Amino acid sequence: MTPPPRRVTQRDIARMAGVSQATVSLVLNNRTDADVRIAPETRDRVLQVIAETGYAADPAARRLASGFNRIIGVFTYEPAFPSGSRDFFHPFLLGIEEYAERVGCDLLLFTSAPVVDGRRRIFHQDNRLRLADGCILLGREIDGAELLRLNRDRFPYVAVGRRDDAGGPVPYVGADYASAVHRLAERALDLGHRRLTYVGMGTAAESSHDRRRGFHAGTAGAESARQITATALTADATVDDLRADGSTVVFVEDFATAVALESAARRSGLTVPGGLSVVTLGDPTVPVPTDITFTGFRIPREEMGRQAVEVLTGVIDGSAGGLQQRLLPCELVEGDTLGVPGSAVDRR
Amino acid sequence: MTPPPRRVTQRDIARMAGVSQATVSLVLNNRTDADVRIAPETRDRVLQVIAETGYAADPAARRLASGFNRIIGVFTYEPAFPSGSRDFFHPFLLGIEEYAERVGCDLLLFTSAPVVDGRRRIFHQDNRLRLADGCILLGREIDGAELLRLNRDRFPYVAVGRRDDAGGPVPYVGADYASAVHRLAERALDLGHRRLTYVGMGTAAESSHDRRRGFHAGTAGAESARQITATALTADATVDDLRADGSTVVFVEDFATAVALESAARRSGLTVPGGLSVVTLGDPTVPVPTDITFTGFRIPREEMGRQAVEVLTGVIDGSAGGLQQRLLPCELVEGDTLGVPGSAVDRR
DNA sequence: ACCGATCGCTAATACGCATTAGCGGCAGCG
DNA sequence: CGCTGCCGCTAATGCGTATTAGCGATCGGT
Repeated sequence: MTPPPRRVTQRDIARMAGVSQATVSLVLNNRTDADVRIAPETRDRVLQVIAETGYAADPAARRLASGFNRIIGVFTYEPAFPSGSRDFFHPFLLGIEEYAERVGCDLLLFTSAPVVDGRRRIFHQDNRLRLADGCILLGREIDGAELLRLNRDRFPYVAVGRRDDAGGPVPYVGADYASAVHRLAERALDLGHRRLTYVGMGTAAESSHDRRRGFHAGTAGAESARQITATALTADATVDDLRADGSTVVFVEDFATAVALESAARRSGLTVPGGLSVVTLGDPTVPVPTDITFTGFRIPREEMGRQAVEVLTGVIDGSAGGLQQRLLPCELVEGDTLGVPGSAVDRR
Repeated sequence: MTPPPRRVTQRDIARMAGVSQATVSLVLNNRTDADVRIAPETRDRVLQVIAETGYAADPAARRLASGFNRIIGVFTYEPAFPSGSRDFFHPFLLGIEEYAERVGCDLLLFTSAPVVDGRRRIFHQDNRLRLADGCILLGREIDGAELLRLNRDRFPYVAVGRRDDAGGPVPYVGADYASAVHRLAERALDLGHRRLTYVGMGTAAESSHDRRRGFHAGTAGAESARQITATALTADATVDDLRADGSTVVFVEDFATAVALESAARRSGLTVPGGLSVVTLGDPTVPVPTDITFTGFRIPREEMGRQAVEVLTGVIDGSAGGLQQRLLPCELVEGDTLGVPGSAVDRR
């Protein structure tokens, strides 16, 4: 751990240009305030030396002195590039990077965050959070206690995905699941469905809650609209359960579960969508092999990433005002798995 | 741009624990040298206060004072998460993240690097390079001048992919393309091929050069082994050219080009591999729809990322010694596109 | 009882930059 | 000629931490 060799500093530049270190700093920051004037020839001389030496300010010192350094932290509650969550995080990062590049920010990925009780923690002994001007939070579930702390510390941040209040409103850029599911439910009713079942994953995440809320709101005119949990049963057992209930359509939270249900339904003699309609409530987050285009909606992940950075920069420089919470619309996907009920072919 | 609110500092901790700031620092860094002793009860008292306040050292100040901060810079010569290069960078990042997490490092992505003359530049007015202890360079082609500068500045770095010297040896973790192509060429000769053609992309990148070198070395016993450039001709024209030359096998640098050639060959009445064998020299970097398993090799991208971080940590703490250059073997893929020549079916 | 050696801690300084009060010089004005 | 005001710049200070020299106290030895 030998310290790195000494680099060129502003003092060096100052000496070479025959000015003071302060002048170098002023020139570098292009300060042209009324009370800080630098003669054009002096400025040019300093810039000349800077160009010759290829000097660039030490970002750590700059940050320490000024409090800012144009770095945006990115915290992922799971590793950012795992094969498993690959298709989940990637679009977000795509948008985040794009906007960060546009506004000239670097990205600091907090990969060092240790895992405690099965999830990553922002706050730990050696967190480098404060190296960033603010940070973006990614993850299906985010610990409320950590949000609380971020709020308390007044650390600028934006969550990707809607979050409940945590000692104050949580800035976020989310997807409007409630509205999307609502519209899908109405469409099912329009097609003649009267008994609907929502198959959830049994998680407490806001994203899950919003979908259920949308389902509930959209099925007000139904004969029956119940909610069950996928993990409790196998796909085949779930299909049996649906038959027993008389449901003609399922709204499935998890894409892979929808795929499994669809094939289980057909296996049991039900056509899709005639015998059973299957609506998915989100893009696949893990690769699932299927040729079917499911009816559902598309989550604007990339755009969420972009806007998260946009909102964050607003939060950082205090210009955000009240609009620190955004819900982006989801585009509905006209798939092949939602249709008129009653054309079931039951071969049992 | 109002400065962020004052945070808890070591001075605050010191006051609360009734010790000096220096003591807090010593406790925090767990210093147990012979010439620095802290009474256990004092240490506990300080740790107690630290735990209560949830204090974490300011990384900028820490970096300024010590010269290190466990941050690894990642520089990509193209945006890191674009759809186009998606499958190219992702595996590297996967490995990089994994190893960084293991050694407790954060990753700093230099997304702010501006584009000059069509490529990103590491060194620019406002680069945050020195915020990291070292950095990893990703990209098909890396500017030699920037490598030179890194060497001159003695900034720790590791390139992913072999690089030619640039004012001294360049630390890298690359894939052994030369050996892989060499072996494939020998295999072609073994199968009876006598006239071979290498279809390159006409780039000056080391990776490209290594493949050609392997091709050259592996085809010493051939009747003809020539090299042409793909971009000069359409796939159909290239196939005509191959026929005219009497080539029975093509070694194709770019995966997408290989896909195009294969279908062009079949379109022109050649069977694959009987009429024309097609060997690919790298994994697809952009999604190309094909059902064929091409004969070629696999680039250990993920492992390259991992080992790049490993080598970098060695370079940073000076323990790397001479082993700062690694070439990882590529696993050959037994596909369906390399076979015995002469069984061509020419329907022309 | 005196001296040297440890022990436990602190004061002081450096790290490189941003910021501000203010200094010397010069011009303009009366 | 003296005063005011502006111009161009610098000295000084702070940001929060790591590091080191060294101080007072205690202890062991003779």
